[in-house]
Amino acid sequence: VPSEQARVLSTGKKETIAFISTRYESAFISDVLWGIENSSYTKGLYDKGLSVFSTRGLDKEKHELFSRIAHGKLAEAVITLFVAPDKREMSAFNKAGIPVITIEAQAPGAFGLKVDNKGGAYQAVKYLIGKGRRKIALINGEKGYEEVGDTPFERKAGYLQALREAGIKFDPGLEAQVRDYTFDEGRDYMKKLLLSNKKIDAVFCAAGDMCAIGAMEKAAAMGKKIPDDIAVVGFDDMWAAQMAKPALTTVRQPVRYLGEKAFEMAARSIAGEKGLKTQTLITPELIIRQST
Amino acid sequence: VPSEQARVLSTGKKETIAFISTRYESAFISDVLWGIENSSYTKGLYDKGLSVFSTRGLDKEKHELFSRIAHGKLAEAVITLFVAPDKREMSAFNKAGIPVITIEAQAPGAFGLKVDNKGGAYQAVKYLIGKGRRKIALINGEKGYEEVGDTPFERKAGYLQALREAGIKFDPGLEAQVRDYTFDEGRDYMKKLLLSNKKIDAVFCAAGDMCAIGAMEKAAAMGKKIPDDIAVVGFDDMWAAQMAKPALTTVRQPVRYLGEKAFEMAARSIAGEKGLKTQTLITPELIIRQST
DNA sequence: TTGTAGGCGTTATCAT
DNA sequence: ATGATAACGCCTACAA
Repeated sequence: VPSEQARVLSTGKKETIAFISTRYESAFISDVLWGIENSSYTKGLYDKGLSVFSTRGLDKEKHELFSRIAHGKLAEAVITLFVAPDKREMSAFNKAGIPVITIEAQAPGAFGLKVDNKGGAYQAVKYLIGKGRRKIALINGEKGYEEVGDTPFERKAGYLQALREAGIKFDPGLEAQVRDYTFDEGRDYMKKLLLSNKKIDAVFCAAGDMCAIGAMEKAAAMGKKIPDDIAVVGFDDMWAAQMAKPALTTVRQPVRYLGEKAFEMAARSIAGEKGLKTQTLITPELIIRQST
Repeated sequence: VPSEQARVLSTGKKETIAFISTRYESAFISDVLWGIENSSYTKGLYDKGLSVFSTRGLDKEKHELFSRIAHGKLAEAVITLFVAPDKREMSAFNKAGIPVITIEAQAPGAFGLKVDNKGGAYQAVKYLIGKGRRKIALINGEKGYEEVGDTPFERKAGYLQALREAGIKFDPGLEAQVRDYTFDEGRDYMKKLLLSNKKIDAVFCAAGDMCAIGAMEKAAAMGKKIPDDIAVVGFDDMWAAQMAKPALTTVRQPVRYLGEKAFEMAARSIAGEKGLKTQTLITPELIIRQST
């Protein structure tokens, strides 16, 4: 049984791709890992190893991990999710010749990979407008979490752009902030909305499918027909979206694809390929179902 | 930036708990990891490190990984999911003084942790019988996959025991085998069942909630009232179970709890605690909703 | 070809 | 105390 440690110490190189996230578990993380494992990893591109790390959301752990990897050449490439090396860390990676691919995070000098939230939201709202909807409520996430980043801001920008292009004035009274992206928050907000005087004919729930389904259920419970009275669009395309009654129209996040793509870029970069796109924006697809 | 590798080489010890599974991603694996991270890990018990490995389902990788860890003392404890050390590997761990906790897998000499599938199925079927159901179909998984193990067998045993205790004769014609645990397989089987002459009044879908929901939808589409004509019980308690219409009664798998418990045992064992239970069977809970 | 010394970064041991 | 040195296991380079 040869010792990995000794070999690494001796050669100064570890043949593996490191995947670093804020934790080991979450729906998003799982799907990214699925993409990594199931496509390139299992198949040809690169078959040396994959090491999975978590920073536990701690900046200190993040820094130590990055430093150890860069300094000790403990990976041939690094894929990060929700975290990105800062300037100093990035320059350490550069010095070590380790390419970095950041998913849903940015770092100058790293290959960036993210979902086009603005484009996705724009598609959704434009579609609603095309269906004749005019009073479109927006349920959005709060900013603040590291994992969330600018996502809510970007989605709102897409919403606003679609309204603007259609000449619809934005009504701030139709916007809600949601903290935990839960079913219950969706219910609560829909109730509030229906009890107010606002006459809405659609809801774009940028805060995800769970929220959207909660909103849908409450609307139905309060006598509204979906989609006739109120059309609802979600975001994510989780399993629950197709299970819902009516099945939920939603913006599908290509999460697994992010994983595949990141792994592919890592592999190509390791193989010495040059001229890889530094910023890749992946456009989500609008999945049209019965709720619109 | 001190070198982990060099320290390990020098001291011959690595302060971490190793988690080893057949892959990095799957709903089950994610939840076990959630349990590990979110309970003991984040809190007090043990806070040195967690290393996550995948065998990629390959026996060779499994063996190499186990050997490397045991030989190089690359962990203070090992938690495995769906895989277990064989006799030689186990004795290597013993020799190295590394405790092993296996989840949903067995190894003599290791601490075993698993869901009481038989008990869960028994509860479900007994409940159906208590509700006056007599012709209870069973949709079960196929044996064969490593990750599945004896699960289908155990669940069927619970089903049979409940029938036996109630004096109901087992009708092999009411049993179906399902391969991929999908929604569609559930639909298909329900259709077949309803088109046959079998007059069933309940279905216990030991093959999971997705299947159960598929079966439910098809039954409804073919004019059956749920739960009046046919009661349906699933297994797992995924998110979809409470979203379904009607909400699905199901046997909740305490998956996250498995992770917590395994981590706790690892930590205790590292701390030198003796007399830990070698076999722990965790009884799942029957969650009663509208489908029964 | 086969064999052997030196070095990788850290800890531990043994002198000073 | 403080500082030099062997040893950890493997790889590489150079010598036989």
